[in-house]
Amino acid sequence: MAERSLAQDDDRAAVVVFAALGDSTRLALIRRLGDGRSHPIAQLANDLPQTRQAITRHLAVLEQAGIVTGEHVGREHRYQLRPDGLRTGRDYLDRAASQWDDALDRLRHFLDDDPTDRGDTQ
Amino acid sequence: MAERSLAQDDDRAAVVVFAALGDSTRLALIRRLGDGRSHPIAQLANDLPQTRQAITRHLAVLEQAGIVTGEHVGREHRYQLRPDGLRTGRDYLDRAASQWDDALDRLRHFLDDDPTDRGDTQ
DNA sequence: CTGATATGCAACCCCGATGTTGCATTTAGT
DNA sequence: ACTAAATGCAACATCGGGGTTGCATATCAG
Repeated sequence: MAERSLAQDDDRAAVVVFAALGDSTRLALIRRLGDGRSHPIAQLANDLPQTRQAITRHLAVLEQAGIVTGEHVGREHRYQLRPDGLRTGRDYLDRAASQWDDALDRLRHFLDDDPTDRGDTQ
Repeated sequence: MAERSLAQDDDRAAVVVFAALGDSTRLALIRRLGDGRSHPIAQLANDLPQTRQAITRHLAVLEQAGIVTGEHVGREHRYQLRPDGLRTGRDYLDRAASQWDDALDRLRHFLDDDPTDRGDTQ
């Protein structure tokens, strides 16, 4: 109901999240962290082909996007998924989808007398 | 119910979609196409700072990701949003979110006697 | 046919993302 | 104190994304 359509402001945060998700290594990390527990970097790096330092950067990207949080405990740096870390992305997609579903409905409604083969306009 | 947890296969398609969404210009295009109608390239390029050729490539990326479809009509190439183009991304995020919500619940359930300050394990 | 419009294609930049190696540093264990 | 483990930091290489320019090609309007 209070669902205003997408504006340029919404893009800023969404871009960061989607960019963070747009990498197979990072998706693998997310999947690896899907158990809800926290894991040290070295452990996460063991399952993946890249170096530990590479994984460190990927985790930094994910943290920057708000998808993951890291905390230093002892000599190790443990990372963990943030419960609502994907909220931003989900909301964006939901709103985008409903926005143009509405638009399509409006169009269909507007020219629902002679259904020619094309749905284009402008 | 029949919601199996995320596997490596799921990542393949998702990466393409998220990578496509991880760019402000492309999000702007998506927003611009949010009216549900089809627009020629030149028209889309008018609203944006980049060159027409740049926009052409962005549209190709979006099309590759299944978010947009293009059709040649006369001398112009019109692009349009695909109604279920964001389905892949939404499903992925939904499943990922619910997956580790469950995991967190299971953890909370497992050690719900002595709530020490940390929720970490392993 | 002629000129303007709308694209496609290809060659080039440029810079940041991704990945590596090497070394310094902090912390745990004995 | 000494050694091994877990990281952090910095320098470097490379590759692809994003952008541009220039030119060829269709297509529409007169």
